[in-house]
Amino acid sequence: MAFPDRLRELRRVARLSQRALAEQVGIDFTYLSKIENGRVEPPSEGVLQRIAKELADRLGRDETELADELITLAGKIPSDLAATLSRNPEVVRLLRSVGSDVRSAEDWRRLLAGQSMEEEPEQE
Amino acid sequence: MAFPDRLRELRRVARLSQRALAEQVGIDFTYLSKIENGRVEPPSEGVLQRIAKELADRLGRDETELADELITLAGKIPSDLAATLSRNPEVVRLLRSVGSDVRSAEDWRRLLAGQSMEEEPEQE
DNA sequence: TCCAGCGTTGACTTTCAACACAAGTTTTGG
DNA sequence: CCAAAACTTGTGTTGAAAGTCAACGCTGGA
Repeated sequence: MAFPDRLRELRRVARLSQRALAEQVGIDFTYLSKIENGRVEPPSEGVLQRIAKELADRLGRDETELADELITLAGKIPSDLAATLSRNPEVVRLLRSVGSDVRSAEDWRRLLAGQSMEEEPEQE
Repeated sequence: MAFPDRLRELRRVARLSQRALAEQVGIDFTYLSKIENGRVEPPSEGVLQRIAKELADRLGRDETELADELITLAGKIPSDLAATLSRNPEVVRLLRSVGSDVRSAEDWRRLLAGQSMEEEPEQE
């Protein structure tokens, strides 16, 4: 499910009008309308966080988890995770080495079992 | 080591002047100067890729690896990896669950062994 | 009937990242 | 010493992202 539709769905389940949600979040309700119609790019992470907060509140869901769902659906990466990755280049290398699709935790386990990654091959 | 200093170091080892590198990369040399002095944000990923290409060439290093080094040092995430992460939310969850620092492949193995992550806890 | 709340749209403004240009200063080799 | 190469810095430009504003259309009561 695409981001705009998912957002609309969540808002409706939370029984909020665009106006109401937008006001809580601190954005213009027409902007929210465009977001839900995919007429503009998904909003900034900050806005997504505030949306998640409001919705999680009404839905009784975990805020962080909901924020992650929205952010990843929006094709972005939570900034704290980005920071983690920047501080851990070996994770980046690992991700790259597997390339396209890692599906389950299973895949990861097998993957890690397979390679050693003891020392990095410094070029001679 | 911070990004600007690392870039300068690499360029010098490659025996290139700012002008020479900038020209190959297709940017103004004064811009490169500011980058190396940290007076502006690190450049776009595209520019970083081209810088990596040129430097890797002269240094006999792997281009992709060098690009990754520069990009992560720049506090960014390689766009193809970002895409992978967006397509694999469970990896995002996994990363978050470990929070701050994952160091070695060891950590990962223990981590994965520890949790099952079979089903996601849908709220009741 | 009509109006009040909800949603949509197009045009406009603001903000910002990413760079270029012009002019000056420092460094370096002969 | 001195000229040219190398570097630095202040200011400008530009395109796109982020968001607002004014205006309009729909729908369901009372």
